Amino acid sequence: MKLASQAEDFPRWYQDVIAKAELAENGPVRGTMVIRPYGYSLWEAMQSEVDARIKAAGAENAYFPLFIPQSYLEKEAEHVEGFSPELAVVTHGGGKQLEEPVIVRPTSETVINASFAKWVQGHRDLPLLVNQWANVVRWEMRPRIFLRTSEFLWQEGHTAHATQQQARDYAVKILYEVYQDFMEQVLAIPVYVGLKSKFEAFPGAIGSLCCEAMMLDGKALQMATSHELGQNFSRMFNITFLDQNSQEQHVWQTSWGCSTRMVGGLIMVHGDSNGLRVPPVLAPIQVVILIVREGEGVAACAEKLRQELAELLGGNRVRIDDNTDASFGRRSTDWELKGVPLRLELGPRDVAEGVGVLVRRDLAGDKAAAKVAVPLAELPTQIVSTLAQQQQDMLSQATSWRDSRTQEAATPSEAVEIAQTGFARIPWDVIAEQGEESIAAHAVTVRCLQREDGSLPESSDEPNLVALVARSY
RNA sequence: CGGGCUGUGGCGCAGUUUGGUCAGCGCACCUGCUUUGGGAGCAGGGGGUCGCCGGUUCAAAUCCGGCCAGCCCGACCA
Repeated sequence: MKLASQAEDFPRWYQDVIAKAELAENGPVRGTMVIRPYGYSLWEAMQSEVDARIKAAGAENAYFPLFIPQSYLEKEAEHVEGFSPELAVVTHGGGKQLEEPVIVRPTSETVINASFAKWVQGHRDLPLLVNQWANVVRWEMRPRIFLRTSEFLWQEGHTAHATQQQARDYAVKILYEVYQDFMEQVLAIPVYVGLKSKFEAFPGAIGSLCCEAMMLDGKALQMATSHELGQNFSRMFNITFLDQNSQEQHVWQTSWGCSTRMVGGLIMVHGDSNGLRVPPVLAPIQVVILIVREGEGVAACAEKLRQELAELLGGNRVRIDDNTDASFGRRSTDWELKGVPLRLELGPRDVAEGVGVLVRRDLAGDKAAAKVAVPLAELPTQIVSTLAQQQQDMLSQATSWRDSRTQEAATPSEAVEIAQTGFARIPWDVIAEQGEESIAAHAVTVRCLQREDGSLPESSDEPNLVALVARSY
């Protein structure tokens, strides 16, 4: 069965890839998803890379409860207003109606800050840098698998600092050193980093920073966010400390997250007519050694290569496919659907000639360039360098695409026009607050604000800012 | 939540206009043999109260009413 055409029916193509690459399927409750083993392995690879960066930024992992007292959410006015429409509320437990309903967390600012209030006493307790990997629930009107599901997996970081500047600096550090670096170096997805308009900011934040990526259908996807919360939560939850002068102060805070939505972004940035393409740095399986058919010395040769590669590449990211009951064509297309970066075809003919046929998934559109016969002795080093090359090529290909889909606009109506196919860059003064609603009528929104040189503004009131507007998921 | 489309074995569909001769096709699955360098072939086989509930009728996948679910476009939303 063929995939739907990416050009003719993008949403259908997206769902076909998810089904045929065995990434995920719908769960029994509307908006929920079952993440299948291969899809989950992609998520685990993302987790491990993001987690390493979070730890490098100094945060530690912890775990907080799934259930939150309703009263906690109500402490921060904007926060509760922003989230109430999409809350799942537990009213019964143990066969009895609960005295106070319990919220299934849509995000954990409130429970975590209740703990922070106990943990922070003096300035020596700061900064407090905590992260958790968890599931959250937001009852979405219009779910789309991976992009917006009622339950999704993510990490959420929560921090407390002694000064506003320290909090702000940390939110920026996370944005660049964790998120942007991960998106570009691991996912090979270029992102615009910027500040959300007040209209688009997180409920309860004084400023929201974000990474925005461009999908192959010309729609934007928010890949991660990092919020500056000011003292909004510390005042409500009484998170105070004694500073060096023995004065009681409220802490300054941040929160930041990225989710399983990134799997959707990966598909929509790198997918092609043959399925998914996974960048090598992320790939749970980087190389599949496909035994074309059994024969003299083929299995032994494959196993020897696998061991050499496992050592060179680290981890266990080389797979041997010796399922010769299935045809060569079937197995080739299946691995292509899953997006494994490199396939090494090995059969009796190759072994006799002392070569292996190396096939690059990222070039699958160009069969001649994609396949090359490499002497067995050179294969391990050649594979290592090819993987590195593929990673680079995928990032530059995605960057060219994104850049070609970013155009200047002078008026809101021009921006709406350009946003039909990508990002429009327009002076923020021209949009202003009321313009934001007028473009919203055309399903186009301000994705983020940047300075002219692409750097982060201090606030949306700064002069000469540029707004990046687009249709979005 | 509004508009449109669709619900028939795991997936994709035909059949509904004109009620009965209707439970069918392709893929997938199982068994055997032959195959294997780009989605294998032949033979045999298993699996579906036709989304759910009710109604009309001698008779409903098919007609009527209600409900539910999925998808797309919006509204909403990180």
